[in-house]
Amino acid sequence: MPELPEVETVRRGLQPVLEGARIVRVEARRPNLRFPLPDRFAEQLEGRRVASLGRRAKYLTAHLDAGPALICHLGMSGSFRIEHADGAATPGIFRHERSKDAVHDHVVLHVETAAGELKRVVYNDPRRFGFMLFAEPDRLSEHPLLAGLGIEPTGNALDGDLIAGLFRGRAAPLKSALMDQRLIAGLGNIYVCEALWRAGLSPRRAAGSLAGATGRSSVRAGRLAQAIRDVLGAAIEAGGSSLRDHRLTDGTLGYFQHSFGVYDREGETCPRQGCGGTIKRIVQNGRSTFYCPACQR
DNA sequence: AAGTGAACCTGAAGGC
DNA sequence: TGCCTTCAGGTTCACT
Repeated sequence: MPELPEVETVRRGLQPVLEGARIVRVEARRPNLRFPLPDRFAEQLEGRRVASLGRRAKYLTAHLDAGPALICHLGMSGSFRIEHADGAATPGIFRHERSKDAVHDHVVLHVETAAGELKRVVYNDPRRFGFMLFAEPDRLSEHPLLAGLGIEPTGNALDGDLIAGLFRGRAAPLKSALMDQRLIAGLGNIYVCEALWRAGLSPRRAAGSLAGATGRSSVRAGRLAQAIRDVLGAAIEAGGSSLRDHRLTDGTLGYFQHSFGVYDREGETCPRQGCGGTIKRIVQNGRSTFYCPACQR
């Protein structure tokens, strides 16, 4: 499921329920996701209050009032949903009512919200590529999983100069460089394809070709920076992209998939005004790339 | 260093 | 209906 916009969408859904809430009870319904759950996972969470919920790239983070901080990743298929403790149906929920999905409800947090309501925060991850780990709360950014991450692509810091600098001298294709979490952290297969389409840049072009010959950022790098920020902003606004697993925490669907220009649109006519090209699918680094050879150069 | 391919795991979709 | 293959939003590791 989840690239940065989906994770941010999930964070925003969990925040009003979890921040200030007390974790009453924790069910770990299997001992591992991608990694084994930490020793005494439930015991270390029970009784604690959630101080704040954050996000770094595609990672969710939670600070507690005491004890370890929590780092969570949704992998390819992880999702959170919020249920009322009395079992009342939450609007928008339907697929998780099927029993085979309940099998994949791997972690359940029973919480009492700041307003005193009892709720369940349920983590579901069929493929189990996601995980939950503890980290030193005072040194969260130094955790091995977070320490090597590149810049957040949502803020003002991402501009043409920065991209030109990061990509200078790199022979790898633009697609690969944008997928490299050590350079820019949070983009994945969908939003890389979409950003490149919006910027009119070929995924096959050498990343280093964006740096201007004089050392200043090129016009292309500036276009790419703007495209990345635009597409992420619009996707967050739309609640992310729901292809198969992604849901908002109330069970409803994100709808940014309807705004895709090229992703999963092989063979369709390029939607760019006046282009008329045909969208092509190629494979780069073992992942599908969708782009328009006519307008992406 | 940079690129490729496989591995992790399950489910959905399509072909026959 | 079933069996088979392919593919999927991520990350990491082993290998050229």
